Amino acid sequence: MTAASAARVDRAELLVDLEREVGVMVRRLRRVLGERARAVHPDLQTSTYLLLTWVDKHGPVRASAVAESLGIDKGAISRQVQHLLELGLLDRTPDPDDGRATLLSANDEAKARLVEVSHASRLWLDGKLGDLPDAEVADFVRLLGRYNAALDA
Amino acid sequence: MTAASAARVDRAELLVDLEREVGVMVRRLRRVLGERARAVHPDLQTSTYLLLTWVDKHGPVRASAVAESLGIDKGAISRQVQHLLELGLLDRTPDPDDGRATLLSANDEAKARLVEVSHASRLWLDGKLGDLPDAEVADFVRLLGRYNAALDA
DNA sequence: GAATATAGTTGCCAACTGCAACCTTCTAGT
DNA sequence: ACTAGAAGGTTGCAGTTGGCAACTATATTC
Repeated sequence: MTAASAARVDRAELLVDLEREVGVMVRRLRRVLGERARAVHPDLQTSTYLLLTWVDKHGPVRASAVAESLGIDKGAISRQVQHLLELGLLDRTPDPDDGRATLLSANDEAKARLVEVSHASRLWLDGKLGDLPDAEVADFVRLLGRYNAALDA
Repeated sequence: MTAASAARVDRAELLVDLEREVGVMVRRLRRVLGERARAVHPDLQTSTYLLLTWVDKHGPVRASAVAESLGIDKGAISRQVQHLLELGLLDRTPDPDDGRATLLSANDEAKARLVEVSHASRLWLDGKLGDLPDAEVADFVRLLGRYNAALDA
């Protein structure tokens, strides 16, 4: 086996390991994200919470843009938006540029609760990752973004 | 604001970013992992595929150990094991040390298909992450494992 | 040997999302 | 201006998934 082919094998194994770790992550996250969601609001579902954090970060956005970014069906977004409206955590205004569309944004109540919960979750996660330097966490976030971009297409 | 408190703020923001990227990952992965699952077997569901990859890696394991490792209910594991047995992708033998337990392992058919699919998915993902050096991918896998360990407790 | 704990199965139910049909509004081509 | 088709969003339907609890069978503990 040449050095080049050995390197290819190693990279293939790396990618298999990557997928398996990611699979574990998906399943363990269900529980953790559910706890976060309930901390923001007792009746807030996990997926709806993820939608809210996305909208909070990306300012006023169309529902269809969110659906495309997150890679899920627009019907699912529509229901979750209704859920957030019922809970009073979302602002929805008509898009001035397009009569069909509406713009979604997290309202003040939602922003306040998210800040509160992020503080608590930071304490929790920091307790688990406390020995991981900031630089490594930053690397992790960067690589996650890179991986997410790869998943997008 | 002191330098120390500024560093804390930065780390808090890092962890918020981390959670949001992870949330995006969860949603995008649903589709990608589903495609992988169907590549292994047309009737293989996404979650069952993740179970199979775990069992393949961790050799003969008890169902209860899998449930604990992956952080999901043992009832869910039970159904997915039945599904894998019906598809002929799993070996199940009584645990010689415990009459209540059974040991699960991926059979030869499953291993062969997983290798085949991992080769194809390696080509796909490599096309997306091709410019990411092996060292960075290895770092990513390591940090994922670290994060998963944090989620475990 | 009785009480308790653990491995696994099953029924029930809530959450999530893909698909498709539908309505409304916008855009393009004529 | 008119029409055809595209795009934003809502809703009904169905399939997947996992939590919870009750149950059987086997192990362990006292």
